[in-house]
Amino acid sequence: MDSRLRFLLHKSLALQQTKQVHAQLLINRHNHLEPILLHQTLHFTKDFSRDVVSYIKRILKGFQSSKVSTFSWGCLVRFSSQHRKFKEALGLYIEMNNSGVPPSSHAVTSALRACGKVESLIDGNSVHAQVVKSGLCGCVYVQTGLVGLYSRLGYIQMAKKAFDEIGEKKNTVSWNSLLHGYLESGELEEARRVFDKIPEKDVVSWNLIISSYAKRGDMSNARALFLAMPLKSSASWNILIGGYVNCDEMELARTYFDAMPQKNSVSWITMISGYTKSGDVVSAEELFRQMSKKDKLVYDAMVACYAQNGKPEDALKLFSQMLESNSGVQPDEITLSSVVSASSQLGDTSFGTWVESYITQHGIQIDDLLSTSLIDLYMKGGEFDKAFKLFNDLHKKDTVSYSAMIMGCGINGLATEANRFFQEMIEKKILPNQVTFTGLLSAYSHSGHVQDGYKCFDSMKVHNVEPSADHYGVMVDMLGRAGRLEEAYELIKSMPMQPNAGVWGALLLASGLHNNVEFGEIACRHCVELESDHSGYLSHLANIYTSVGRWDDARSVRAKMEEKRLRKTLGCSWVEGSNH
DNA sequence: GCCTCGTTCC
Repeated sequence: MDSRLRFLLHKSLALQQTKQVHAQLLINRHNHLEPILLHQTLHFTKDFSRDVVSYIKRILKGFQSSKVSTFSWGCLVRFSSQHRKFKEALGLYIEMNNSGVPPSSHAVTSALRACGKVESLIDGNSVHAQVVKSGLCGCVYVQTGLVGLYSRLGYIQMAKKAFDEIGEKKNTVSWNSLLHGYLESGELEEARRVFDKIPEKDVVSWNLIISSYAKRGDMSNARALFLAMPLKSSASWNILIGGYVNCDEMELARTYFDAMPQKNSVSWITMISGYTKSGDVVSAEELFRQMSKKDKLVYDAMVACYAQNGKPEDALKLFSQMLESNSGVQPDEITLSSVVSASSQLGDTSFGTWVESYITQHGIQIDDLLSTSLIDLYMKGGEFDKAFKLFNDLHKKDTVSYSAMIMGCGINGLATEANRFFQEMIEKKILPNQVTFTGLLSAYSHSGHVQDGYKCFDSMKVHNVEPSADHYGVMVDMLGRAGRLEEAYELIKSMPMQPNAGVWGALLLASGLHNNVEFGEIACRHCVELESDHSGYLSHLANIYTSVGRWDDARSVRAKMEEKRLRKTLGCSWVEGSNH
């Protein structure tokens, strides 16, 4: 093998290049990739793609020697695991077993890590059993992997047992895995004792304990340890920043982010997703623009930011940029779930069909999260058959997927079906949340079942869900549609929190429906106080005046609208003018 | 071995 080829292999970062190099190898009458080069190729392949995996698998099929197969399958499983594709890694491990290839230590440790990450004790136990059978349990890495598995799953006694079995060979990674176990099971004092006993604490030992405090929201302890640690890695900074993000302390998060010497992609994503949760799209955008080398996850974070903050057009725009940029970023089920959510907000069902064909064309695995967003899309668009099929095929139905079904029924006025899903989730002990009740209430509202609506509203406390202003809004909408405006107004006055524009808007809408000037005026006054854009509300009020023949009042409201519109336009042009 | 991304509502 000449040195230039070797160099190319080392540098091959994408599948296309891998294929080209492989083609050259074939020309040079190497009929397969040498396993060691396969290992190196995968090591340098930055992006995980199912294309690479299926390509490598094809090569593997050609291997005859069992030693070579064991080694190469190990590389592949590890490749998947290292790219955080844990389900795929497990799938590959099982496939490897089914082909009769004995596992290597690489394959086993990666599989154990994957089991821990997807929190599957069943798979973990069978890998453990295999470890014992194949005689790999003398290997420190494998034993440490077992400690890590049981630690992550919260079986601290099992973890301790596996740890003790390592004996003298234990290293810092083994200690850290045990520390992780005590932290994960909440035994902080024991964790502290383990931490103090670690003979050579490394940066991960510190990071684990800091991360534990940060997850609990104990930022003063997290920060104290962060400042005390001798050497900080990027992960240390990211943990601290992430901790502040979780506590909604975006200013503090930003302070440490700005102070961080070498920000990596994780740092940027942590900040962007923090701004996403706090609804600060402008700051998220600003960071996104500043990033020089954007990877797929950063795009994902920004698309999600738009989708979650009511900017579906921007989400789709960025998604198409992502496709066009030719930077090798391939959207996957994570990207698509945000994209589907965005199209659902736009009410564009046709997009679902596009996504489904994209999924089949690119061999993307449709997981429960992507299914859930498709369910939401199809339910809203009235394509119940498709939604039901996806819902039935879910691996695990949860609060979110049930809520998507109930909400879809609600929007389409299918009160009976909404209630059926609700009863079903209660039977399965899946806890309803605020969204579930919004869906249920709107089902009763749209179908005019006032009595059931009241019952449902009252039952929220039983299910430990505090009614929000939005729930009151749906109730007002329901009573208003039924013509019970007085009752709706009384409900608003009884609200424990400040009524928002949605609540008053519902009353205004109902007043319009029943040509009621009295409540229309009250509702409109509050809406105007709460929202900056008045034109919609005022025009509603004007229509109410018109419908009862109060032309003069209608005219004066319209005049007020016109005046505001003009003042706004003039204001804007003056501001713009001052920029020049 | 530690840190980052996604689904339901407005």
